[in-house]
Amino acid sequence: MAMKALSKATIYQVAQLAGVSIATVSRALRDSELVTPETRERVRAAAQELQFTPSRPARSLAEGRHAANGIVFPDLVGPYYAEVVLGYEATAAALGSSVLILATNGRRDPAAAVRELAGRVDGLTVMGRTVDDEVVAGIASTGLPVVLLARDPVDGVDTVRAGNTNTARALAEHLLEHGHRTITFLGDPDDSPDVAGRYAGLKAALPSKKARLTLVRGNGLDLDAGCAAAPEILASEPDAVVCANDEVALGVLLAAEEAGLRVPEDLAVTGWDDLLAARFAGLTTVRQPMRELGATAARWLDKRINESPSERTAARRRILATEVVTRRSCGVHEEVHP
Amino acid sequence: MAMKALSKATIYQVAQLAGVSIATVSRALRDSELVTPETRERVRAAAQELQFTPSRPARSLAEGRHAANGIVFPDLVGPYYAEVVLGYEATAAALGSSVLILATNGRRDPAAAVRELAGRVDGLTVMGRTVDDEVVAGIASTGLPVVLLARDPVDGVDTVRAGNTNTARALAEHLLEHGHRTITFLGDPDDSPDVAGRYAGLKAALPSKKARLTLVRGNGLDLDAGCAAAPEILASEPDAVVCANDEVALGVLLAAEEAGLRVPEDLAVTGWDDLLAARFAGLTTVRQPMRELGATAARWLDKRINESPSERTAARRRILATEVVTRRSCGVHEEVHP
DNA sequence: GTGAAAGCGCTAACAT
DNA sequence: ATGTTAGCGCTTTCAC
Repeated sequence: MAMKALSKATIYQVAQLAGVSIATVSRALRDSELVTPETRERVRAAAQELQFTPSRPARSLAEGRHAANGIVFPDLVGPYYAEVVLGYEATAAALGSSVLILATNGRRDPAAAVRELAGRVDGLTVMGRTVDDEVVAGIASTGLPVVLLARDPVDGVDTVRAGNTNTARALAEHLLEHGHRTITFLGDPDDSPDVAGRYAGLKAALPSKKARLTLVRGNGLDLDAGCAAAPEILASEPDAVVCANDEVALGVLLAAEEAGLRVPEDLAVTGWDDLLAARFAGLTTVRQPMRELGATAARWLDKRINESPSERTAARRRILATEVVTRRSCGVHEEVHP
Repeated sequence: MAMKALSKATIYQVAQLAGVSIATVSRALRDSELVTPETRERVRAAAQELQFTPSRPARSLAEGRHAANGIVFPDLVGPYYAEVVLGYEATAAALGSSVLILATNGRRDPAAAVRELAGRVDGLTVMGRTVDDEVVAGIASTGLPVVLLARDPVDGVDTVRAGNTNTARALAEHLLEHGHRTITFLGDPDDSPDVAGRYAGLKAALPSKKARLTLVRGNGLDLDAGCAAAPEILASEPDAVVCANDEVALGVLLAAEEAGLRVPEDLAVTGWDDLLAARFAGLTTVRQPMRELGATAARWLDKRINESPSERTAARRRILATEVVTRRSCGVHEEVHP
């Protein structure tokens, strides 16, 4: 007496079992007003018994919408992206959307992957340097709502990002106050719009008369990249090294220690992101609202998806505030941020 | 001369433009052998011009598959889940699947959310304590391939997890060697199968004659939970506190410092996960292959999705190896793990 | 090699 | 309040 796996019940089977038409089943299950409580109950029972769940593709095809949206990021490695995605998922969920994720790193054809994703969703959030402006513009011109996250704006498309320039300036000033004059920036501005913004801000805040700024691009934004870049950095004998993010800064910290350098006495180091590890490493860094970045993108996207063509507003831009978090690594202080 | 947004080209429009039938378009675009190179080219051109992308729902409906799979986790907070999800996405992508993610925390009805997700995918990975065995069994009985991750097995369903018991034992022995006898475990075994396993392993390895083990459940697995639980922990005046994960251990570290206790001299602390922060906090912990957990789940799921009913094999179980990473926080050593 | 037509499982008019 | 029916856009026999 084998128990057959009830592969897929369809609306027809439910209708038959409940003794009604498929239209009624559809209504009953979606709490339409147009069904008597009794029939509704009968249908529910039948659906229950058959373990019926409406086919999503069929529904989407009929309704013309996916009830899902997507987020594309260059890479999920490291706490930064994870936090953003988390904020995104939570908000999207609250708004009734499923979320599809796509990491483009290691893809042979990122643009194609993004386009394929675009076909599965009602709206798309694009993070950082995943695809070119043209690809973004192409997708947006399809009519698909798009929100850009931590990325340079594209005409007519909403953009949310975290502040880089001003906070980089604040960081630079802080470093100058500490007496640091020979400063190295570690990070490749071509890697991401954020890195570019941080470098630009730093550069603008350090007039060449007051300080000397060297750029070391390094090879990536993770711990190993930081370690690996250390020799090149140390060669220029800087007072301070400003790193594009925390992970790379942490790598520098490790390498400096290895090299017998004391931080901050011999070398000041700063990061960006305020990861958990930064706190324990005593790393001066910049805090950015990662969850809120994701959440904002999800909210904006939802708004776009549900706005009628007539009420369509102009593209929005927002820069979320970031702040310097002062700890040991940038120089000796009286009080330190916990 | 307004430029109209080419909202949605359908296969019919492409067919018309190319002067062929929709069947031919379908074939041409999917590289069927049954089309002359010329027609294929003509169709491609038309598709290109119209920016045509096949509707995913329509395709899925016709093909009876989604070309996507899903992963459900309790919460994306903290580096642990993020790493697992990353490993999962990368592998799924390499295997040609899109991935849908779902975080059940904060959902009013996790089971419903999971079922809804199940309707969107060809296979599902369920992590930790997101839904009951019954829900899992229910979904699996539908015929939908399911893989369990970091969770107790369910009959007939594949399971991958990281080792807890043996490594907890090793950790216990290490603590005993350090002379610690009064030990507190911080973490709620009811929170997750992993925590339960870690506590059980520890308990088994600490015979009551040799040591005294106290359980403090605390309230969650993050930094704040660790800080908050500190008073209760310190009340029992333990030599060592074994924490369910790194974040909570880091919280204890902070609180201990606040209370004027030296680690490890006055109190030994250990964590679990080997987060980046653990390294910088000098925290003794357990390393687990998070990426590989996700990757394995994705691979297994793919295999299940593509296996024919005839070749269906028995449910697989695998426990990936974990290892103790010795650092400062568990007691004074000659050499420390970097 | 290509076309016609039958679904795939649902929603939403339109009828009753 | 419920049933009938026409799509939604694609894949895939089955003819030609």
